[in-house]
Amino acid sequence: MAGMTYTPTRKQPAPADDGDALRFCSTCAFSQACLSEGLDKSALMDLHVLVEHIGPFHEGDVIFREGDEFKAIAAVRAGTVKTTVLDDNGDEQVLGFFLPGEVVGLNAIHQNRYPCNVVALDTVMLCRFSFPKMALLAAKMPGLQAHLFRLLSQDINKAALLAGDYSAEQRMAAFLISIARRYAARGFSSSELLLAMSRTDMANYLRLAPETVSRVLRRLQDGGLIAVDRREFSLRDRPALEALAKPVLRD
Amino acid sequence: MAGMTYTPTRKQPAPADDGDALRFCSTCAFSQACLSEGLDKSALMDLHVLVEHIGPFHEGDVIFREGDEFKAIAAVRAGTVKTTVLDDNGDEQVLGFFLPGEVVGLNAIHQNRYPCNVVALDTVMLCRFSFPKMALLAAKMPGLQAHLFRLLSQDINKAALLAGDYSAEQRMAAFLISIARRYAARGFSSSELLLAMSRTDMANYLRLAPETVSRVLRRLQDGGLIAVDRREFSLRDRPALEALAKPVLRD
DNA sequence: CGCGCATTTGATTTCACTCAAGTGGTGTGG
DNA sequence: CCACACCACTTGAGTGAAATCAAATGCGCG
Repeated sequence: MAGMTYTPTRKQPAPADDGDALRFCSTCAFSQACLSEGLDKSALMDLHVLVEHIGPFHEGDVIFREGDEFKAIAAVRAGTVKTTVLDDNGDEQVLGFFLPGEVVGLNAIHQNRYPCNVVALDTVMLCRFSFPKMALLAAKMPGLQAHLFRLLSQDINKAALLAGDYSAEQRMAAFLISIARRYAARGFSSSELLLAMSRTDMANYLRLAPETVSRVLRRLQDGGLIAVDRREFSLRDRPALEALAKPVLRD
Repeated sequence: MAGMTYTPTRKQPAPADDGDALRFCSTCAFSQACLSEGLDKSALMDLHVLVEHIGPFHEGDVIFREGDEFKAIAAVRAGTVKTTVLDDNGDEQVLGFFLPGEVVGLNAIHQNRYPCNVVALDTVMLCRFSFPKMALLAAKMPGLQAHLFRLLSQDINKAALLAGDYSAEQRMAAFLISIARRYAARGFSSSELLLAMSRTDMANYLRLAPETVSRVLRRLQDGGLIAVDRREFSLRDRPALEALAKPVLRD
């Protein structure tokens, strides 16, 4: 999982030893995202005062719990989390996965409660942002406000993705391509993936039976589109995968 | 479709005859929503300057087109719209329906383009809000900003609804209950529904074949849960429908 | 009245699920 | 170091819900 640690290529400022938020925030995905949108340094200072670095969480740890009062959103710094709900039978339904650099908790704004659990899939480090403070700050920082709007809007579209009625192959291809792209956007390898989630979690997310996931992966492997070894995936025939995924991802 | 015209129970101010935005905005759902969140009168004035009342549109009219530059969101004042995309085969996929009082276009923020078409299902009147101006205003009006955040967050959760793998009956029940609740929230009848969309549109939205929609409606009718006459639906056994829909709607 | 279209009904097929039985890797304890 | 157990995963056989294919019905409108 070493490959998933967030390691920006850009030079980091010399770390201070007083453990203040600023020390880590240069490596914090969310702050970076804001930076890259042209926020000035002093504005970033304001943002940093409401950042809290939390973790490490370990596999199975519940970071936010469904029904809890909404207080904060969080950016994943390292590791992977899943969002889940429990259905009537007590079975877990996986709603999504969040990779380093991605922001979780935005869907809690509406009801002022978290509508789902956020669970660590491996060792996870987070940046926690108090949302009330953030909203206050957003009113003063157009760039931050715009960024939040964009993140929210993006999640609407992301949520609509897995809604279509696609074949198991298409869903799986879309899942792999989506993760590859999201890794690529953060500077990780986009052809060799080390996935943190189990087959069961994948199946659950893709609304397939675990057996079907297994069979689909076999078909894709036999067709030379991917190579799989446990949780290591190689995307061998990217064009073919993209073609399969295209109806799902729409781009 | 008379039943779908937006008719607030609260007394309307005497209409002016100069046709300015204010005249209608007291009946405009979006402004009302803001009002109900405690925005003061002067703030509402600011909001009104960026409102534009557009329409009427007629069945099949495309209000926003996929790929067009994002300039504005819109609140439905009267009538019903659907959001759609075209798949690779040129077939239409229905993403959602928007009833009077609901806001469409928020998912365009992310890419600064509309990710889907917005199409009138019947005679439609809209309030158009310039989004850049609105964002500017939101910075000055915490209540408006909060409202926008909430609307966006709500759409994330709404989009996640139709994602699960539910039976045709469950999906249909959830669809009907959802619409009934949304009508109820606007003060319309929630047991007698006059739906603006065709069976094909419903099927398309629910990811079912039109034939399946037909069969499901028959089963629900034979079971006494609903009565259907063309596009008029009576919800006869609300508890049973709620029970069917519960796993989908989760509440 | 008769055409065109949306909807319904019927017969068959298919894809993914379920049930059931392996396989393989990991970790533990002897 | 090996044997065993546990777990995640894979593979196989049969089932089922919804899709597809095909045809009939019924409503709206000229």
